[in-house]
Amino acid sequence: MDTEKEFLSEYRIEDYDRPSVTTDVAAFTIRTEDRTSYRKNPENKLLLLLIRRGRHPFKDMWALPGGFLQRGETVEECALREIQEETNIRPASIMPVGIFSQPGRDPRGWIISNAYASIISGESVRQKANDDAADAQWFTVSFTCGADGRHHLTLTCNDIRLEAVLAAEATRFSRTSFRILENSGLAFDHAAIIAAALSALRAEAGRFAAIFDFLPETFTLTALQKVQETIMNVTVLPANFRRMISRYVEETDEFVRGEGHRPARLYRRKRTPE
Amino acid sequence: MDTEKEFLSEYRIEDYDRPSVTTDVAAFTIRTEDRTSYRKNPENKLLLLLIRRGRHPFKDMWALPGGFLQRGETVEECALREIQEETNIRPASIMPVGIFSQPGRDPRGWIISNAYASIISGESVRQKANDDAADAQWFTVSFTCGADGRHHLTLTCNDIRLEAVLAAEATRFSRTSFRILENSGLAFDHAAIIAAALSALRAEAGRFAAIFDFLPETFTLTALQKVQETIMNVTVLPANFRRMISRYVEETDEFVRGEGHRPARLYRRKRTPE
DNA sequence: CAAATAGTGTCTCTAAGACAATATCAC
DNA sequence: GTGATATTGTCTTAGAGACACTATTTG
Repeated sequence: MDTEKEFLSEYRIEDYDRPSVTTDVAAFTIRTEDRTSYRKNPENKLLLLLIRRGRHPFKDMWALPGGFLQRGETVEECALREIQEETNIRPASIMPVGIFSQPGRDPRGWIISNAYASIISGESVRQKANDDAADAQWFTVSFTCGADGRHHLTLTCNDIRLEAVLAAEATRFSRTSFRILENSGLAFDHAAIIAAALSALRAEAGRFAAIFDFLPETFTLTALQKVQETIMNVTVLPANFRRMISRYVEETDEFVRGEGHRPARLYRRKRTPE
Repeated sequence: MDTEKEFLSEYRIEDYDRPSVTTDVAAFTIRTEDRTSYRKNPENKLLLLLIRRGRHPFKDMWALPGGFLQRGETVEECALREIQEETNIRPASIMPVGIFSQPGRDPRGWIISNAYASIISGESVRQKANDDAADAQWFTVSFTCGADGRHHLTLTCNDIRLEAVLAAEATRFSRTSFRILENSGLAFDHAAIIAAALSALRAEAGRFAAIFDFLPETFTLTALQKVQETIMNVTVLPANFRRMISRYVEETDEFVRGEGHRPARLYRRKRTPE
């Protein structure tokens, strides 16, 4: 067995023990609530896509869309494919969140999951018909940190309410991981994946990185600000937001008219900041 | 097949096509060069551990330590185990860098790799005997970005010199990924993994997160500053570094004496910043 | 004392936060 | 005009960068 060619011809990958590999995707979007007055700007809500499991294990519980990695595709392509199969929309972007490989996390056996967060523009979601009978639903996200350091994740959709309590694990690096303390209604370790995805999403939004993908190509600065505020769960003064975002956006000549107040200029993302 | 128990008893995980899963670990340490004068402080070098492959594929080329995920361990444990097998040292910390799953990346077949960066305290490396005949060697790292945006990675160890040129891929998020343009001497896609690991390491060092793990429990502020400067490839004024690091460290009562100049106070990392 | 590093004080400048003021539309 | 948002200007303050200066040790 001298040459690489000879080695490879005798190599039997099946001889080795190996796990199944899945991707799970936390797909986020922002829904613009109906305006309460003709001239008032609408409110935003952060939404997460969940699937009601029709099969064992965790039958009838809610889970992140995901599936097994197929031969010939990368893990990113697998994540994109899963979202597209579920929503018929191709996400604007996809971001790795972590690898979940704790033995016993899946009762079917040795299965590790590559978790991703993805962002779907609110425009796209609005365009597709959203039949309520389907097993896929968009849940409103609430994710807060209590005084005791315990994080509370609440997902609501009409009458359905899923709750989980998590502890942030001490990591020596900037990414945070979470341990599930309480969990109701979410399958597998998906509560921990969702918490990690939200944490990563907030970190990105803080650097003005992920927020553009929630909006169409052109947008008003107020809309962009609302996106960031919705994700980060904070409020900023418009004057300061405009100053901070200015290096990431560029003007267009378009304006939004007919809103009952001064028309807002449309901006687009600048290709090269600075 | 009504209950979950029944479902699981009939589930055959072997029926499904699945990849082999490996971890590859970029293990970094910092070596303190011998001082040129009795009173001058020593210089630092960033080192990366590479293994000369004794077997196909990529026989005789240099590669990151790594290996196949074993049943019953998490991916993190696998990465820690691989480093420990190779160096006999358990890293202070380990950080996910990315998943490399491009079809064809491994000629043996469908093999995906979870890449990690890990930091090994320079103290530990110094303590262990480093037999030069071994297949594992610490390479000096140089990673710079040219004016054309092409990144140059150079790894040197005595007479061995490995070089690669990479392009930073446009990601919509803060983590950067790299595409290999030229490569000499590095196995698989490890040049891209190393570049991604260095990029992640620099991002962490910029937030004062990863630098402590290169040093022993207590350290001088100058040593800490040199670590950061070595990783980030920049220099800062001592006064400013001290101000910025002050919230992350706390004083001890110990001093380093006998250095031919004013003794330096030893500090330790503060558990809770702020 | 000379050489070298350890450590402090402070000036400047930039950027973030707060807030006031003006602009512009639909009704 | 009224109510709402859009947009700009500026005062204040916190923090980063630059630099001067003092402190302390060994040979």
